[in-house]
Amino acid sequence: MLSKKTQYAFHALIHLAEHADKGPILISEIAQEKNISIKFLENILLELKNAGILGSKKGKGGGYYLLKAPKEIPLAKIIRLLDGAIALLPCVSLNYYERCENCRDEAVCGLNDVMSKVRDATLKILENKTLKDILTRNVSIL
Amino acid sequence: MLSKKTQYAFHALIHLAEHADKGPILISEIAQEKNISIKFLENILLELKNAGILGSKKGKGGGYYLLKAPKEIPLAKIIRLLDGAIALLPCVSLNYYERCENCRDEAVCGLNDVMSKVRDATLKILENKTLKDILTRNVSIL
DNA sequence: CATAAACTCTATAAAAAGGATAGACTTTTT
DNA sequence: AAAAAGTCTATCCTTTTTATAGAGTTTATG
Repeated sequence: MLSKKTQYAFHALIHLAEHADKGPILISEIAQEKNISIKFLENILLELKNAGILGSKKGKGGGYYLLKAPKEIPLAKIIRLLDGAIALLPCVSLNYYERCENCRDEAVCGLNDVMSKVRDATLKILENKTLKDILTRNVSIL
Repeated sequence: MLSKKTQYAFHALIHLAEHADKGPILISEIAQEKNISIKFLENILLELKNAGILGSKKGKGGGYYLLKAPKEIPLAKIIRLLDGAIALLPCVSLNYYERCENCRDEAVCGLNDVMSKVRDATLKILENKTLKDILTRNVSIL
């Protein structure tokens, strides 16, 4: 299950993409529209900014905005950023690998084998689907 | 990511299946072999017993044993039992569904749509692969 | 039938994660 | 200069996860 943080991030990114034509968007607008605690959302948007996905403008008329086109933002990237590993086991994670401490040899572990297949099936979707693919409205510009 | 509980459960079940010919297996034997805290493992095996997957025998010469053939135990069942939902979002879970509180209409939510696909791809593997498929040794009997 | 072996059950506690809040600070516009 | 708005750090509370302790119950067996 994805953490609340990642779930909120997706909803916020969707809102930002669907209103990209309106310039910087207020955190408070997103929070209200998507029913998310404003302060918690603040932290999340900040993380997305530090990761180079969002930009922000301070002062009056400020807010957050996408730095990239939605089609350039794979869903897997957002999950890894906020949640870490996508795989079900540390020993089959591509980006957050950890050695298995409960089995003798990962190379012949049947569990490792099956979970690798799950990982591949999941990544095939999450690495190819982007923010653009989950937008509700048609955003012709991006 | 699967919880430690589920990870340990898989390793314990593998051990039980691979030594099914030896009668009841001691908790302590599994704990030592798989490098798991004995008391924590105790709780896990008890849950598996209460779910009808394992049987136990008390007293001297006692221990735990499988109640079903490994090929009758889908991996998805174990995960759902100990971890709950397999899906990445509550709103796409088949067994632990919860309404989405951040979007207006799940029926037209792009996130819901993609995550349903991830769920289906994952379940296609986890519901068809069984304990038998992750055994390291050949257990001809079962 | 006493004893030791082994699972059962309940309670507790430590650690980590998740979720939320507060408030001072900085930047920008007007 | 003042107001608007985002930035940043620190803290706090709750829940979940992981782990441990110990008393209780059952059973084999000598």
